[in-house]
Amino acid sequence: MPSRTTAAARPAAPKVKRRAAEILAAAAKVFARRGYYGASTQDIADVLGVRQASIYYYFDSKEAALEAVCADGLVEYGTRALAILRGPGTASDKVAKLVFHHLSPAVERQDFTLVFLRERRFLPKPARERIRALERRYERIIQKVIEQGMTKGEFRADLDARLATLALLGLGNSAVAWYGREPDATLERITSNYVDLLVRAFRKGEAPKLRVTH
Amino acid sequence: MPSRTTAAARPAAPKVKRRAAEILAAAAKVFARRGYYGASTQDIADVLGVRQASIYYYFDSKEAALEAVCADGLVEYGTRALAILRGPGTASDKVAKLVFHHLSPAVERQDFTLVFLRERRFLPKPARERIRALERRYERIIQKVIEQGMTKGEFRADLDARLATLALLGLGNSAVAWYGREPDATLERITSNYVDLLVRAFRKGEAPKLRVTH
DNA sequence: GTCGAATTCTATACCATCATAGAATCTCCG
DNA sequence: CGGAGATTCTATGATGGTATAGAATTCGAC
Repeated sequence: MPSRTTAAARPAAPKVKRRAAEILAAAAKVFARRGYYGASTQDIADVLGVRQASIYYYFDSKEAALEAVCADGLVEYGTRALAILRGPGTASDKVAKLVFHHLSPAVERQDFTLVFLRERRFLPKPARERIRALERRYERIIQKVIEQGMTKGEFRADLDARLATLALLGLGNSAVAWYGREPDATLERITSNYVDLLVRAFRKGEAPKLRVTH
Repeated sequence: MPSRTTAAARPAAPKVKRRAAEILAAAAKVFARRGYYGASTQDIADVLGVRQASIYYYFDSKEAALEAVCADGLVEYGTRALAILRGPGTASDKVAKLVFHHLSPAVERQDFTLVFLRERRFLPKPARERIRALERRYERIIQKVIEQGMTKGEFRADLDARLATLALLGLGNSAVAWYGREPDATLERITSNYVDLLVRAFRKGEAPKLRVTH
């Protein structure tokens, strides 16, 4: 019966969402360039060519816009990582896939990524915890891939899985921060290079044994 | 002739500087917690227990305070790195020293480091360039250590020295960001762990050969 | 073309913040 | 003590920013 209305609602929804996505992208862009507190709702409106107050049709507050930017696309990181964890391949293969599927979307939507990395701490506690939960899930999956590699004997047994996870993420996220300003560093080069570094660091092999406490 | 005045100025200077250092530390603390734009001069004054306007006796502007925080202790990074580059030891030893002498002061003065890492981009261009020059110097020295290791045959010849430098810094700086929130991650553990990862990644050894483009 | 919903606009209340000017206080040496 | 320099205070101007209310406009379906 409601074939007409639902059919009509179909093209309507994408339109609404498309505009909302534009607002979100504008907010991400401005937050990324000037920082959350450094950016005004006026700045966002300028990007869109609308009046400052018009922004409030889409967001209840500036904070809500920040949460939306931070959360946008975040679940997908966990989803992709889970598929990699459960999928086929050696632990090294999986680390390579993890890095690729981290960097690729991160630099493709650099504004969102940078806002997430640098501005999420300004969210009010409830929102911050919602975001943090998604992060934790992602981190745990990465850690499991590493632990899997250790169990299988592919990665060193003396590896600290937690620190290794943070290293992988730290490496990837730092690249997002300078991506675009390092002339010759293409996504492909960065990915293959960092995968190489990480896999060599994780795999079995002779230990360096260095003590440097001053 | 001015023996009296200079002698009198001697104990006076440290006093002035001590107070100035306190103001600076307060600014660093507040900028680190709330971000440059999120922090008000009132916030800084609150930390010190003085009135908001009193801050301006020490700084011409909020921006000047930011530059002071960012620049504080920055030259020393280059100085220490240069001593390591020119000093004795294998390239691996030097990488270990570099990491230690990066992380140690960075976490000891975490507020300053975090402000430098996250807020320096908000500096006006001239100040930003002054800071950037010191950074570049530091980065180049690190890169030379890595190149030295490659030339000596200790590190892989196919290493990308620039990306390796950015990896070392990215790894170290990311640790500063979460340092204090990872319960068991002491400075020593992080240092030895990350040195280990980096040296294994840089040293000669069999190549993994992984292709992951989807 | 008309209706209703979606979208944007005008106008404004309200508050926080940076910075300056000049007065007041503190410190400490002679 | 007295005075000079250092330090902090009071008071205030000017600006810019968030958010709300309600009017005006656009748009798509019929």
